[in-house]
Amino acid sequence: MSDIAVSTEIPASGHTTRRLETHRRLVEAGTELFAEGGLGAVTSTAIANRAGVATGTFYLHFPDKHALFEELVEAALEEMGAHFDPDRAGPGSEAGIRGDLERVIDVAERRRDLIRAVFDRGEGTGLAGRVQDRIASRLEGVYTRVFRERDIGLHPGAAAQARAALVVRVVAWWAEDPSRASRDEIIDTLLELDPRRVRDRSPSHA
Amino acid sequence: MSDIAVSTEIPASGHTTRRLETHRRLVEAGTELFAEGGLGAVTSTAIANRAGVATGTFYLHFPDKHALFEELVEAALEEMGAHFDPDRAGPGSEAGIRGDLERVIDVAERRRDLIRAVFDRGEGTGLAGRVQDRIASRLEGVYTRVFRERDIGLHPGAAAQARAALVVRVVAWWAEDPSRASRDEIIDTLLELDPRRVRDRSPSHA
Amino acid sequence: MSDIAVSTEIPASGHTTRRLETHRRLVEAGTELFAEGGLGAVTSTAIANRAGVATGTFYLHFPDKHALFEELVEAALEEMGAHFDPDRAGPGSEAGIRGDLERVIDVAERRRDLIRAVFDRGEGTGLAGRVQDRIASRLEGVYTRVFRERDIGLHPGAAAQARAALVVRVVAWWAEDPSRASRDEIIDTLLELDPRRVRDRSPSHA
Amino acid sequence: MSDIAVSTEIPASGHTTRRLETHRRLVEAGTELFAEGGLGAVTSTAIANRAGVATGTFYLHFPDKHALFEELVEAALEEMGAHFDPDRAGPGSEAGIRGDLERVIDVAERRRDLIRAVFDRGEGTGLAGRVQDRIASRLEGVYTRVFRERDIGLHPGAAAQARAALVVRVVAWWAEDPSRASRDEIIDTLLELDPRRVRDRSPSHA
DNA sequence: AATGAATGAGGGTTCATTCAT
DNA sequence: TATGAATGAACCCTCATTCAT
Repeated sequence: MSDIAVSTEIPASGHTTRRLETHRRLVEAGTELFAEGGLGAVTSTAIANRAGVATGTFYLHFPDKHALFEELVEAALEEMGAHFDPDRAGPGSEAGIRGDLERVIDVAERRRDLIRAVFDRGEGTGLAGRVQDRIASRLEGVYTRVFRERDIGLHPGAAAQARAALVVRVVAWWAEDPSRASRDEIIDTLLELDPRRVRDRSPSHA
Repeated sequence: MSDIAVSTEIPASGHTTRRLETHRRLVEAGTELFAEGGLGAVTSTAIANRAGVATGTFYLHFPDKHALFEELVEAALEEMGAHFDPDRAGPGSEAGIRGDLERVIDVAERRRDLIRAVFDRGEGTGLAGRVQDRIASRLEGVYTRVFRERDIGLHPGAAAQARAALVVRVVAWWAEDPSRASRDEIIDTLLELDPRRVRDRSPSHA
Repeated sequence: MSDIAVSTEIPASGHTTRRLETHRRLVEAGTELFAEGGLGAVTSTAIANRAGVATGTFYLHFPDKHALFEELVEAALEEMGAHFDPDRAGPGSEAGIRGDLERVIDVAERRRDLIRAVFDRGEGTGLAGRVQDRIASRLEGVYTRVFRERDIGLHPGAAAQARAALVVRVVAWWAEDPSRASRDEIIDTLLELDPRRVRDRSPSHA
Repeated sequence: MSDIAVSTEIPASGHTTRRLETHRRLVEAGTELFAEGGLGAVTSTAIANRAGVATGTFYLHFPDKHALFEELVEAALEEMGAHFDPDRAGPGSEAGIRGDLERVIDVAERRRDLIRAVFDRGEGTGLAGRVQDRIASRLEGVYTRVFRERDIGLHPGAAAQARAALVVRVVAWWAEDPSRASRDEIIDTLLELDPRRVRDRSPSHA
């Protein structure tokens, strides 16, 4: 995100550099504060102060408070969601799913603040819901196809909702306090609960 | 006061009757409004107005806005959570789990408003989180035992979080719009995704 | 409350008796609560509850909250002020003044609650001020005459204000915690500070 | 921020100037309104409006309504109390006491609004009480010593309460309407009533 | 681009008082 | 006469947002 700045080799006018730095600090401050309290508990002045700028400066960078949180959603999706790409995991081979989960957990470890800001509960903001929805809608397409191919008797929409909620919750729960379980336990648990693995036991069910 | 009067043993006096009726209307109004927007989006005045009483009346029945939502949490747990009793489902026989899910779905059908009020996402409220936590903590005890007995390689805490989030989310998603799936599809899907069924396929994993 | 009914022997109609008793209890409750907090801190409901009656009953006895406090003022004047009668003390003989002070102190001992309710400070109500004003205006007449007769060079109005404030304050201060000084010390101190005794030293001043 | 700028040592920046002016106006408005009604009778909105600013502005300058009145107490003590310094008056020579009273009266003439705001009675505020208590506690120390030295038979605590109440009341009474008495009459009256002068007549009393 | 004082609508809450029972 | 639930105006205070500097 900021590595791009380096590439503005020539026109990185002082203005531009300063503006980007201020913007980065505001996003960072918002992430931290939002992780501490919910949207309702964080004021724009508090964010500005934490970022070391004046209140009015906040509004030079975001049209309003919600816009900052939109950015957090996008960041969360970019960081976590992007890696949680069901298509890449293909038909759901264990290796494919595991690789996906590894990447998700990597993000959760690196960006605990962001995870907590977006997915933690108290008050809430609807951001978690929106991220979950986007994840679920991507999953639904995959599940529809996979369940048909393998004759798995689950409802794709319901399974997608379940999977999105489950992964987000477990990752958020673990990010709150990583000492709760080892990284591998989390990955194994999430892997076993993948709906695409249900097929394995289908015979007995049918 | 009524020393001489007939001494109506159960003083369903006008006062008492009126009070109970008002209380009921406030809870109902709160449930509706909370289903529409989150805690932060609902004002005590709005609740009172929807209930057809004056603002001040709200405070004769609840010390503050949170208290009403506490009541909703308790109601949700009583209605949904109570039926979602992992102990009764015992070791997780298909019949036991299915029976439990039937009861949960029954509640979701009867109390769609309450489910939406507590579990839907817009703005969020933290109520869903608290209900989930209570469900998860009940599940964790059961899972710890069951996973040990059956040598299932899941983390009980993580699995409990996953299960609570998954069930709540699917039920809420379905309650939003029951035409999304049939009642049986929901139950089957939730049944297949129960962590206690993972054992069935464990051999291949170990 | 209902035992009275039985005793309604003849004309002290149950109504009258009961009404007077309720009235008395409201005044008592008001005195107590007002002594604990200021007018602003006491609600009409609190007074009614302390008196053991319903909120509405308060308004059957007093047109509004102020009226109760008016009654306290009158009571305070009747009890304290009435005894603090400068005319009876005559020209201000030591014996006369001392007798007056004895009576004031007697009231302060018997009605500590009332004294505290009316004269204590926190928040205040203006009641103390009004009592003081009445006392001062009675004193002013006496002082005007006495100062002229004895050629005392004090301003009668100012001296009356001073005397009223001084006596009220010392009595209230002592009533707050009677262990602060003995009864005699209070009386002696108040006696010595009586403006009518100033004449004694006038020569040196002139 | 201003790292490069001229670094205006004393940043009487527009912001600072404006802030101080607003603060001054709020204090002034508070003083006026408080003089008209008591703490309970004055709303933060009324103060803000009288000062010509919006309600919210009040809270940028004071954490709450009480804080403004704290400032008035301090101002009153600084202006009136500071001059009413019993220690400087030493053993209570006529000249010493008179000098002190002169200064107190000077303040009363210059700051009639403040005096009325703090010491007048309507509704009351407890501020007068607190100022009186501080004055009384300073006096008590002096009186304890002086009464012992001169063998004056007054209770120091009671006399201190009496003196504080008396001076405050007479000054407030006079400030309400200075035409009530001449400045000299007030001073003479207060001088004659000083407890430290009682000794003069002690012989006759003993 | 940054500042930060000011704005003012709006929310939570209280409580004196009313009135149907 | 007593009751007590209900009323609703009014208050305190917050904070997203604006704007003159």
